[in-house]
Amino acid sequence: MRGAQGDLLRLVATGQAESRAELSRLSGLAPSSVSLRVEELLDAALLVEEGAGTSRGGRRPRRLRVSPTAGLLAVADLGAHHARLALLDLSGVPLVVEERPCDIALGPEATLDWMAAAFDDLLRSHAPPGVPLRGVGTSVPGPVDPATGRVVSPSRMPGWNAFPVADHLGAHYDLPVLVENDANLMAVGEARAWPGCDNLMVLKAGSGIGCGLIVEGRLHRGRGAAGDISHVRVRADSSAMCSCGHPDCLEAYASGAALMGALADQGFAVHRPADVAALVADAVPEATALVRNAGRLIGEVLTVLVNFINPDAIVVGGSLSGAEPLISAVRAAVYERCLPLATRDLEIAVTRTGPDAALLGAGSLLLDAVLA
Amino acid sequence: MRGAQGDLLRLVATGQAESRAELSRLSGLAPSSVSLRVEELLDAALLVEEGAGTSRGGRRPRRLRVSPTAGLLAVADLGAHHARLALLDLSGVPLVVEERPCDIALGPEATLDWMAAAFDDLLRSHAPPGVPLRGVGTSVPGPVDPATGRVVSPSRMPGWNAFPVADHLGAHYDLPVLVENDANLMAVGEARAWPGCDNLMVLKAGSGIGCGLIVEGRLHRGRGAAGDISHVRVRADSSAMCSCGHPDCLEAYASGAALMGALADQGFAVHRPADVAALVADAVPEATALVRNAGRLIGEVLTVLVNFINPDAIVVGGSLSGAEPLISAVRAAVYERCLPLATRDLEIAVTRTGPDAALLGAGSLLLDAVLA
DNA sequence: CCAACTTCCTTCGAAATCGAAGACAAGCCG
DNA sequence: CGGCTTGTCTTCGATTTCGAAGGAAGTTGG
Repeated sequence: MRGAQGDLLRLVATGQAESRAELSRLSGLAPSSVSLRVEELLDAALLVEEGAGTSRGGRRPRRLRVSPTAGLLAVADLGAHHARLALLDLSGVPLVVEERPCDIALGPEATLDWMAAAFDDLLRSHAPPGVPLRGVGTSVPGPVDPATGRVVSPSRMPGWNAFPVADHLGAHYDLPVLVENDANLMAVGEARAWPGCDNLMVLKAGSGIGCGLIVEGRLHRGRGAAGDISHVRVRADSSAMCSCGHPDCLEAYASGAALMGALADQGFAVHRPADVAALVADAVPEATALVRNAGRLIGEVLTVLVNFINPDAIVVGGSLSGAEPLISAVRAAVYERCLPLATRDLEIAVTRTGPDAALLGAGSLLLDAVLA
Repeated sequence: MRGAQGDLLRLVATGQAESRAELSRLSGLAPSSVSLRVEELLDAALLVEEGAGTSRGGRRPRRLRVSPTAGLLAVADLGAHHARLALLDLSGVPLVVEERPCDIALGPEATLDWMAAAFDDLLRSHAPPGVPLRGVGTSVPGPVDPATGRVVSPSRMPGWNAFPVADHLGAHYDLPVLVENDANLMAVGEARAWPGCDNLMVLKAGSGIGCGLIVEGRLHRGRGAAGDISHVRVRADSSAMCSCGHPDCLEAYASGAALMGALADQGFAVHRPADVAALVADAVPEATALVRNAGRLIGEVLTVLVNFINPDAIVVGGSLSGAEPLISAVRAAVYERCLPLATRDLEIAVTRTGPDAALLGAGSLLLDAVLA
């Protein structure tokens, strides 16, 4: 997909533009040039014209959409014990989403080969005939070196250190391959649901604590560990040692794993972070108190970051995001301690995208790679 | 200066390109197009050819420079009690730099009118005849709303709240006018001296504590207060109330003002932050201990930000940057507590640009506005 | 000293892009 | 219903940009 056309296709695929006129405004190209390119894209069956849009006072625009036959993306959101898998069309709309159990502790080769087989399975059963696969992507629950596509010293992925995930997955396909941290992909996916918010912090509160950072509309990767807040030292009464070797890391108090541990000690049967959220929904006082405290600790850490980054919104996702006291406690801490200028128009809210955020994010980044 | 030509002129002015070939590589334009545009810029006397560069194995490039007659920028770095003023040529090289006493407590009108008079004075005495003034810019020691050019709730600028600095200064000139926070401008100025470092945190340790953040090579403004670390709560033995109404802000322990206060209490005659650095240079134990503690506190705050942003370098400037123990203590704290992935290639160093960083930064941003 | 190679820059026809003008298709309104 | 306004899309000549080829001015190495 060569440059100029790629830009136009991307604008349509991401939903930013629906008509030739909008394409002209957003791409900076002259209306005549846009018409030419669109004509070519229609001929190539990558775009289709689909009825007319709503008038804004004049002639109605002829609505453009990415053709459903233009191609598919296979994406996965890889967790410790299960993976969400999906096929997306080029505009990022899921054809099918499935959750399947898996175990990343079996190591990278086994897991990635399993994933490739699962993709093949989905393609066989759900892909319309003749529609080509155009890209493959997955999240991993650990840092990824943006330069090499390798996992780097992941704490929750035994056996994966320095494994070239992108290369191994790419060996199955002659296609663009994307490998990115789970919280980062979640942030990218969420970002599309927050138009006008160019600076976004997306917290993933699951069994670990992660954060993805969107700056000026683009994912900030840093050296691969950007967005890490797990190992910030927090103000705590007791003293807990973290696996990283430092005392009183946020993760040791506020992660889903830590909360599960504390609840298990009190005799509750919790096996997944969602169980914690369920206890909170049932108004179990012990769970609510723990979650609220976790929210406070997270909020105090975010305080520093909000003052420094001045995001437009903080979005909370992950399996604990359903626990209302978590969000409330984060809000309370941030609004109390941050500079008024930083919180004046700051929104702190729960995910708009839901559990598929990372899948949609993978689609979004893959689209860029496919149209490069 | 219309678009395509502006881009080329900017590349030469910023020192990124010195020959037509480099311009072609960096701008993405075809060599033939570059030759055409450069010819026009030479005709317009905005560029000049100046001898030949060094060969890289083939024909020597014909070195291009921005003409000294292309224009001037008048810039200021406004402090509480004195301002640094400079005239720069379009490539950001100072013709003259002066420091003059002033007092921002006299209010915005008086200060800005004084500044305009000082610019006129410099232009009369140092500007070559016939060279036009093309832009005016100043730093202010407080947050600036990027949208409106107004100062927003500045703590060290009594009487300036919500004052439209850019508009008032612009009334004297029919030119691009730039108003930006001092630490931010310092960061922009410093960034040019760190090629290859696209993500930079620049700490200004003066009578206050500020920080400027460069992400992907561009200044991150947020809502105007981005880069603020003054009001982060720190782990302290005693309990100090900050002017912001919260206890134990970093500013209350680690700012130049706080250090001056503590030293004055111990009978030392200190009137400016530089006096603190001088005491440290003289190895006065009380001063060294205080500064080292300040560095530790600052470093602990930076820890959170380094994990989150993964910058390529942390640069320390401001009048306390000459105090070696400050940097050492920052280094110690950051390297001890941060993730290995985040610190592996992280450089923590003192300013390469020196006291003129903010002036050069103003020149850099102004150039963008002039060539827009 | 003389090929052989590199790199820098320009020339010139081909191709892409632009921009102004107009055709087209609505909504608005008396 | 028939002008009027507004916004969308296309046509076509003018302009800009490209790209391949070649000349200019070096270095390198026998």
